[in-house]
Amino acid sequence: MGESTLRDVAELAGVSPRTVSNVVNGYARVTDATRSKVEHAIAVLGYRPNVLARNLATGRSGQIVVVVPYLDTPYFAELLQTIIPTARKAGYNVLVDQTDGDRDHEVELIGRGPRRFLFDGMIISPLGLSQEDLSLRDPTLPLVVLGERPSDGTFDHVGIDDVAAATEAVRHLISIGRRRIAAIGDQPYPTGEAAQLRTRGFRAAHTAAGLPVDESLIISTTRFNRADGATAMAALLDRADPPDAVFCYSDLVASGAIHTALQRRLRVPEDIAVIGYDDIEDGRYGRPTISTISPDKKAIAQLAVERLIMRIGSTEPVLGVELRAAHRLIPRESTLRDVP
Amino acid sequence: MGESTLRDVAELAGVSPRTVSNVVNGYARVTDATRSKVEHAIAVLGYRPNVLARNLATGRSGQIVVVVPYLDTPYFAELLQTIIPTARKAGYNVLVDQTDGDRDHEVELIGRGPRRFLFDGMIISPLGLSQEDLSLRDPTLPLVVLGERPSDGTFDHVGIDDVAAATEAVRHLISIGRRRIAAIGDQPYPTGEAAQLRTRGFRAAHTAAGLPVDESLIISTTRFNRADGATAMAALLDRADPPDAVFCYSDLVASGAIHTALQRRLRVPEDIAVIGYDDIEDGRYGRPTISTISPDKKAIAQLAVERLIMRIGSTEPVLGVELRAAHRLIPRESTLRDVP
DNA sequence: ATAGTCCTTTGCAGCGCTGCAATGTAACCT
DNA sequence: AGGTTACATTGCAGCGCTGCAAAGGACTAT
Repeated sequence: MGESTLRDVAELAGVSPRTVSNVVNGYARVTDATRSKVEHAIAVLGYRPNVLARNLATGRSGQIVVVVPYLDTPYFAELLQTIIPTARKAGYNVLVDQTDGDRDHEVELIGRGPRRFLFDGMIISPLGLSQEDLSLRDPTLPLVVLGERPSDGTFDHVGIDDVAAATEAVRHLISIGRRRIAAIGDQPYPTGEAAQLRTRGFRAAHTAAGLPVDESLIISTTRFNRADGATAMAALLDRADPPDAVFCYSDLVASGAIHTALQRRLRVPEDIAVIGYDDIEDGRYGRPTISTISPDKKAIAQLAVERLIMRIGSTEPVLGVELRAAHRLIPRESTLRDVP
Repeated sequence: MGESTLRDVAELAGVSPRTVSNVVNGYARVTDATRSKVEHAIAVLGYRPNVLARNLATGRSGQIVVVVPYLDTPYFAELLQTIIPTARKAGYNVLVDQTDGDRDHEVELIGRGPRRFLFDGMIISPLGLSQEDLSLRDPTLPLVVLGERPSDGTFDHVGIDDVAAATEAVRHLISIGRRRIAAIGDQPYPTGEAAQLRTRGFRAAHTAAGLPVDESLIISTTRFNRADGATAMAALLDRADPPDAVFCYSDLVASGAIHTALQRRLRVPEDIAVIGYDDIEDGRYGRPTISTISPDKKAIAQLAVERLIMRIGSTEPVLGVELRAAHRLIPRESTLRDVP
């Protein structure tokens, strides 16, 4: 009573193994009589196709891998929550990998190692990869990149319009009367493009409003987490001339920043307004709730998966494309005292 | 310039394919001379072993799957963060699946479907599975179960001592002078064992302190999320005789509960103390910070992976075992006004 | 010198499936 | 009736690797 094979089913049904394969794969041109004979045999034997054998024969694994820097970052967890069912619906299993933002790890994953055979395509949110690193990749790997890493034309890129979104966030702070606005999260080095786009939006909003930018209010951080936000906020508040508002490059940063402000008995938003980015669930439940830029995460996840699967299915090279999902500003208590 | 195979390497190195295989797999009895010839050929051809072919030949996939109800629940995300690298170190890739707590989905995963071939073992945190469902599973599937689902002897179970932990949490509330203590998160139905253990601890602490249990203060919820916590807290506060403390069955529930309390201008912990469960990162940054039961998540993850891999490697059936990780009480601001 | 021992290397067969192209058969046309 | 078309079904070969057991070669002991 071991596992039965295609051949066993064929024998019992009195057809060739190839016909069984046709039935199993839903090949259209099988007569109903044959089909039901085969299906009956399948049921009797409890047959299930051996995916491993199919993989070898077809050269495909039916798996895609999603690579994120940190799994415990709610933003990525929320993305995965849509990516996985979307991929499943299309018949793909999802492998998950975590790089800790480590460049070498990321390079290894996109390179031509043996693991390449395990997935038909990859969705990656790179942190440590430089633009050149990306072109070092296995050229046969269908790739969709999340976050900010302009495409070199051989892969797709899905994200929101970061400059516009950042501009809106800062414009919102200006609109509620703030004039000394800080930014937490800049990353002024080659792999920090995503952060730099937000900084660009930060400047653009100032320019549009005719306000000067105080460069010393732009604080760099290595990551986008709570601890970074808490530390940066402490530095800002230690100044003789602290800001009256802060634009944080993620909701986690905002959460850490607010934590520090409240610890110092400051009122948010009265003494200092804070806006974040990502719209993670925590931000809706904290005290105060966190105003934020809400990217359409479902759209991002679905676009990424669909596009990747299209790439996998295509025989000729597909031109790399920039896909923009929508975003919107959601004001909450951290910038407006009373929100519905 | 396609992919080269074991055979190509063998030809170039002037040895048999089997020898190349031996080198690639680190088989000990290969002379240094042969080994270096082969390694050179591998380098020249840029050969990488085809994992798909290896999988078919060995009948193993080298993958394990981790099945959780919700990926965006920080507790699971934090677990995965340890599970993945631990498995990777042992040479396994990790597939992730999400069930939304849906029983049918869970049953399908542990059953004998074709996907079975894709993983050598499974770590599952079931929500909808009843005890009988668990025995319906594919008996050849090495299985480790997280959360509370006593083993039937054919799989392992990793968790903390929930009754003891819950007892400690409630004892802590009693120790700070609270007498009307509510519980949010009971699940008084067959699949709610995990919750019921906490309820048992809740009662035990009362008994030990010689306090009566007000049954009407035990609130059931279907999930353990923020929304549930917020709703349940609202119901408690609407009572004529609201509680002075609440034991929440997860930190998310606590977060939602605190949110509701603060909205109603109550002070936490002065007016109502709250303690959670899980020790997720949010709880350390909210306002107030959330007192909690902190399970040793790293230990849970590592135990689960190690045990699973042991099971996979073993030829004879392994007796199911209950593995207990440590936990500890962490008092924070939601129960003590001033914490270091 | 011959037999025995040990260790490296090899050949064979097959894991279970699918791609391809061909076979056989039934239905159609003139 | 003969020839053609259409389509269900099949056979072959092979995806690239490993398990097994045996072959071959070097070396030791007598």
